[in-house]
Amino acid sequence: MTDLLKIWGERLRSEGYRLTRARRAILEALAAGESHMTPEELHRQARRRHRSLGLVTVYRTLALLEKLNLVQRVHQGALSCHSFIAVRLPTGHHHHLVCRTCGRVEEFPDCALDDVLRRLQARTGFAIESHHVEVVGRCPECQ
Amino acid sequence: MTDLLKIWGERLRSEGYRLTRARRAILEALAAGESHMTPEELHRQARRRHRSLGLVTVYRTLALLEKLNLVQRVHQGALSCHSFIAVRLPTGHHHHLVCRTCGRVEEFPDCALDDVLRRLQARTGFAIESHHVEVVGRCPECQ
DNA sequence: ATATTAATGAAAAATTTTTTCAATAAGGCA
DNA sequence: TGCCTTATTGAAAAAATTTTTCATTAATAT
Ligand SMILES: [Mn+2]
Ligand SMILES: [Mn+2]
Ligand SMILES: [Zn+2]
Ligand SMILES: [Zn+2]
Repeated sequence: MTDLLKIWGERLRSEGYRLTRARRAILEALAAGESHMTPEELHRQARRRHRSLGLVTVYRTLALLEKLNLVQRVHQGALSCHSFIAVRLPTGHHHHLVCRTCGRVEEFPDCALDDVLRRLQARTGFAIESHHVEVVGRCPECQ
Repeated sequence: MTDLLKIWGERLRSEGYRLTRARRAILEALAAGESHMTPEELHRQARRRHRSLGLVTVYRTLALLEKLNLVQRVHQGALSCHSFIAVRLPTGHHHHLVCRTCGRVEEFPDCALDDVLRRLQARTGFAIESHHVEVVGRCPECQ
């Protein structure tokens, strides 16, 4: 977990971004979080490290981390549906299986779909550029 | 398609809701739509049938249809991430491969994903209830 | 037709996210 | 270390989205 922080910090630096107190606080909250957090929740957590942190900086930092593929956005429910979770899988790109009841998230790697997409590309002649996958269900505890 | 409308109308009536002009316009737009639409898009389409339709009624009707499981919410992207699509059960479920350039749509059957989802369900213990998949690329002509 | 009352649309309010901008502080360098 | 440059910050304002309120309308049962 401390690993994660170190890796993230180095990545930011290597991309030319500054490692500020605000960003450190947000990264630490994200790395410590067990599950996905809304910007609001993340702000609350990160403020324990950095009292004057503004919510707007949380939004900005999340946009940056999302661009760098260090966090991934999780959609859930109707209201306040955006939340964010640290990317821990080595493969980078992955998808989420979300529990409709408790919000628990299970990650699954993109490679599970590679084969389907490859066949689709071969059959149709399309050059596939991107895909969006959304899977919803109920976790073992909530069934 | 007309089937879908009839079924939806009967369902609303049987649940004690009134079948109003506004709701009919929205249902028709949803049934005619090939893919998911944001409330805004749906409003634009439905107004071709019912000029004075208010956006607020689109929101209210979507909430109702979602509650009755007649439409499904799809989350995508960062901004304006909510959109809605008719639930077409039990048959006719398929997905779309869309050409980014010319808009051409190629359909692919759901069964291509069945295997992936079955394995995911077995591995995680989740009871998978729904999924949405969208693939974007460039068609042979546009490459 | 009439009565009942669910549903509607406009406006206001609430919520969430982005933009603007002056002040601050991170990182490079002397 | 102390200065310089400028990326980053936080507050406030603005924008975008969604919900609530409420008087009016219209769908349905009688
Ligand atoms: Mn993927
Ligand atoms: Mn499907
Ligand atoms: Zn659950
Ligand atoms: Zn094309």
